[in-house]
Amino acid sequence: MKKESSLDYATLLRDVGLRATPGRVHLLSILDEEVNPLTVYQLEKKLGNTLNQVTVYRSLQALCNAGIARRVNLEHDHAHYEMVAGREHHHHAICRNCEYIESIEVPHSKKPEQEALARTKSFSTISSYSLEFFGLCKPCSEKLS
Amino acid sequence: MKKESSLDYATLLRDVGLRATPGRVHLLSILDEEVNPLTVYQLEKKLGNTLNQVTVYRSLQALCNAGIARRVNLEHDHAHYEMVAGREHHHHAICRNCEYIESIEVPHSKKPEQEALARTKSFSTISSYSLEFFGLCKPCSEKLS
DNA sequence: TTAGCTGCAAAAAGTTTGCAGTTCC
DNA sequence: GGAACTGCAAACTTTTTGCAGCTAA
Repeated sequence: MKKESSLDYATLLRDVGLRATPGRVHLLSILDEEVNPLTVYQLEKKLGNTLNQVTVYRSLQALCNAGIARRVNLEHDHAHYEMVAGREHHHHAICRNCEYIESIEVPHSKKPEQEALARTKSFSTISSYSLEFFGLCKPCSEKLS
Repeated sequence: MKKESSLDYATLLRDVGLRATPGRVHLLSILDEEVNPLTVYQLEKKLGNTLNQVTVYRSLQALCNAGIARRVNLEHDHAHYEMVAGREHHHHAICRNCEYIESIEVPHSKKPEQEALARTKSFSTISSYSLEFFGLCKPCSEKLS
């Protein structure tokens, strides 16, 4: 998103009790500079051979546990990850044909978590939610018509 | 959900151009009688050995393409499937600890698809959306406290 | 110094594909 | 009769685990 010096990423990691290894700082900078959620495969390509695939998975898990990143469910058959730190909660429109992703903001009158909690019988907390939209992007809908 | 005679399932299948094999009718009856989304594993258990696992996958795909069932994304590492035919569009609350699922309805002022479409730059249609909530069910939040 | 991180190899879990035989219509 | 469906075996993709060595703090 916005450019920060790599020092900030190191601090961000240490603040949540993680070690600021070069690989993780690199990973974090890639996530931060990207608007849209990325797959592990895309991350690996961008990382070059800074970080082994297994380590990417483990680092992402650590980042998600720490609340710095999150796993997004876009109904493809692989997870996407995006930065949380310093961003508004937002949603995505996903093209069913080409998997193109656009981040969007949809205003809500009230906190949807609270509304949902009020409507459940058996839950004591709702801590997060996902709202994702599926359709066709303009190029694909022209192609398919 | 509501009990229907197995003849209805056969008709439902034929109406969308699918063959009404005993296995598919059975699968459809299980999906229809279940309120919550089911995994392939759960479906297999309920099917006994009526239908091979591979066939379950293929049948579910056929049902989803036909708009009779849908794949639900509950951020577990396996897909869930639920009936669409004859039901209201609804959402789910999922326990992060035990994977317990509760179906809920959350009222929307406007059609969320339209609202989302109005906020995208590059989409020409939004045909569906998913809204799922994550938290802790009452038993788990007692256990963990 | 040492808990945390990393890479390698291997495995697990979920899902898909090819093919030959069977069944619905 | 013929396209659609099924089962089996095998493959494929994504993600996880075990273990030994490395490194940040």
